[in-house]
Amino acid sequence: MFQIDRFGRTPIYEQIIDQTQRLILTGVLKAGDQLPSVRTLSQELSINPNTLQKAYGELERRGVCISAPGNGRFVTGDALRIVGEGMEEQLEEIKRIGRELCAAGIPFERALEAVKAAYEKEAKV
Amino acid sequence: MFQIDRFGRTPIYEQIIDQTQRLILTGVLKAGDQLPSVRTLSQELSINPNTLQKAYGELERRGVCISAPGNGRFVTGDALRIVGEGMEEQLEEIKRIGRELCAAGIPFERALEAVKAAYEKEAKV
DNA sequence: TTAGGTGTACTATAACAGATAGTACACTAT
DNA sequence: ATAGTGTACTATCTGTTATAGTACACCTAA
Repeated sequence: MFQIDRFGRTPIYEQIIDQTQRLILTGVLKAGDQLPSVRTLSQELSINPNTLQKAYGELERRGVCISAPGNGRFVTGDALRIVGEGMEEQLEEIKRIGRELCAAGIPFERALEAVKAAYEKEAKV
Repeated sequence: MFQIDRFGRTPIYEQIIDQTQRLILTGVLKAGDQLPSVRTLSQELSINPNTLQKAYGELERRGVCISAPGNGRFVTGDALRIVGEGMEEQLEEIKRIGRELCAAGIPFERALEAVKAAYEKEAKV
């Protein structure tokens, strides 16, 4: 369910956050679903429980999940909306890169193809 | 000429690299131009000469500039081509974000508009 | 009630990257 | 010679990331 890259520059806890949000976006995790517990997932991924706690804590701060002490941690009803809203930032990131590509003399068509290809590829999956 | 953000997560030396390449892309820095010296620029930006050395060293490794000890540091003739080639990676980044946007249910048109807006804005500048 | 699972909190430590400080040396142009 | 350039090196500080270990509170089910 989760895949950790220990060599890249992205911290483990951020990878957990990203992947959890991705699972929510793709509908694998739905509102009310229980997230894997700190202990079991930390064993499964061979990472420290504290690292996982940090990731879950941030997700909770964003309102993506809610903890029920002694019971478990669950995806909230707002999760999908909240994660979706975060995509606005991604659109800004695309704009930033777009300006660089333009400055680099990359034709608009090539940038357009990249976005188009991404959508076609994702839609198939 | 250079602008440093000390609070963001991007290391200073990376900001220097990015901005130098950007200046080359936009034609502000041309082949043969001298880059600001380690000492003067480090004073101007209030950063450590070593940090600057690190940035310049990487640019040199990429072939963007070449040092003439005792003389200065100059933009190479290949600089524009080399920096331009690096843009391929940016296209991959756009694809990656595009897939996420698609997964998030952001309509293709919105992603398209973002790229279009970037090109129009950049072209005016 | 007890056992076992859950989340939470805390301290301590290690490792690493980024940045700074300071010094010293070699080279080139004037 | 002088002043500016690049280069090399050690040492130190800081913040982030990750780990280790411990302890406690809570809930559920047997």
